[in-house]
Amino acid sequence: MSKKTACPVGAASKVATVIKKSVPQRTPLRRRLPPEERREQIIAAARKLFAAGGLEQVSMRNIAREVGITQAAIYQHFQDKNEILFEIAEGYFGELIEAHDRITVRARDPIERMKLFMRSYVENGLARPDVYRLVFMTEWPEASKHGHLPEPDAEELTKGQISYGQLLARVSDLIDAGLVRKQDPGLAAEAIWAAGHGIVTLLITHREMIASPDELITTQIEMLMNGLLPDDSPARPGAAKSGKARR
Amino acid sequence: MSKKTACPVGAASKVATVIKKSVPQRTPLRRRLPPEERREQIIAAARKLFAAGGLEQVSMRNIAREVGITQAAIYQHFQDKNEILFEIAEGYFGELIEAHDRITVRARDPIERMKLFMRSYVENGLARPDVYRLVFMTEWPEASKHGHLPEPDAEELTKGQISYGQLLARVSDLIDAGLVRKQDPGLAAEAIWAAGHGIVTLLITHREMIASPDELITTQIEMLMNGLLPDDSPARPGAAKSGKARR
DNA sequence: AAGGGCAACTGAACGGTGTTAAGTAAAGAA
DNA sequence: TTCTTTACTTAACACCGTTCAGTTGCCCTT
Repeated sequence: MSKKTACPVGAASKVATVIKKSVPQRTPLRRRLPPEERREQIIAAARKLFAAGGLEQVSMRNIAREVGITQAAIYQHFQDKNEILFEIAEGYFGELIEAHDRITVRARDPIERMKLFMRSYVENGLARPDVYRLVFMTEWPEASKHGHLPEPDAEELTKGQISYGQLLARVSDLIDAGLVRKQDPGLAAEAIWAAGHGIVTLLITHREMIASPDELITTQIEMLMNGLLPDDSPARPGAAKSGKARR
Repeated sequence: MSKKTACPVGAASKVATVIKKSVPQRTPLRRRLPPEERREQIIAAARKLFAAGGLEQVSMRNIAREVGITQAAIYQHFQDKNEILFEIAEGYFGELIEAHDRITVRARDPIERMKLFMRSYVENGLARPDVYRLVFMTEWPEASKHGHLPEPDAEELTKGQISYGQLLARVSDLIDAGLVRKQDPGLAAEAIWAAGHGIVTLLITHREMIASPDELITTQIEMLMNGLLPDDSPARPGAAKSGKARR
């Protein structure tokens, strides 16, 4: 008689079914939450596990244990694990967006902005290699790519799309100022992204090969901006002396 | 004691598949192979599975089934799965090395060589995204990074190291010809690799975002080489006219 | 207040993964 | 022939993501 009516609230015991109606229970053994709240709990748990031990710690069982429910219950709120990981990715894009906004406030010169932006992108990635790996280096099923929204009319943009839009805007600024030899913003943005992305992935996967990461970042950005500039741009030191004016 | 399986095989029992005809022995239920041969079988099976269905098809059980043994038997020849995957990676590096050698024969001009080399690197990666992913985008345990050789004296280079040495040599050529603004070969090589690596990973993970991959590759290589060149290099169209002497 | 319906949740299972321990048997050495 | 070595099998462990039948907490209606 010691344990029947003892009301072990958070116990989550397996044999709880035994006590059915014979005892007028007050606190329910099973706690129900509104879907939205539970959803947030699950995402929070996933984020916590991810931060603590990387992707491999984020399992349905670990998440469930953290939240205090069964693994199967998660599927009431998410279609699959990828939908949870997508939320983590969106969080990272959110940070990228904020970092970009801080930079556009701090600098006004297009070239300076781009340099700061790239440096910020790289440093953000290196500061959180696990997340970067998840977001940019992992194979995402086609379905998870645009979030869990079912409708195809694409009214809402994912944060990933917003973030890319910011890069595009910065590149357009450069083009408008005549500072890029290529006129296609999309193409130039892709090339710039590829360069930054290359540094981050390289440093994440082969850090031991890189003698001085900081120097590499600086060199790469310098090289990239130098490669973008038209040969006769006034911004280029070598061409400035020859004093050739185009246009 | 009453076993009839004496199997008095004489010498040269390399291939155990066909038993001696003179002996009316039934085929042994268990076939033993010399370790080296079995090792090759396992690697071959892993490669076959990888080529057919990507990394996810390469499981210890699938490999074992392919070879005709039990999964546990594999551990007689490999410490763990990573050691098998390492062999696949080495195979890819072997292809890179061969591609590089073909290029150095075809072109003699350092800049041309580097352009061809980068294009080859990118195209190789894009042609086999699964392998590239495995080799350059997957987290390798520290132990598997340098192969399964136990000795630390590093007498033998991995093919990965040889391949990187080739890149370093090409960069040194460029520097010796005064075609790179940075004088540190290691740093320049890293930056160049990062650029190429960036394109490949970007196209592998976000192909749907890239309008024209070919154009991106060309643009990136062009931009990169342009960024490498010193401002006053004769190879640069804009600076050639100003006719400034280098150094 | 009583009861019904909905759905959040549980328990158990399925089929997969890498890896390990203990026992068996095949090949070579004595 | 007998012994030793070791390639190999069998069985299991501890995970994984996912599914499904059943349970039950809670809101809505009566």
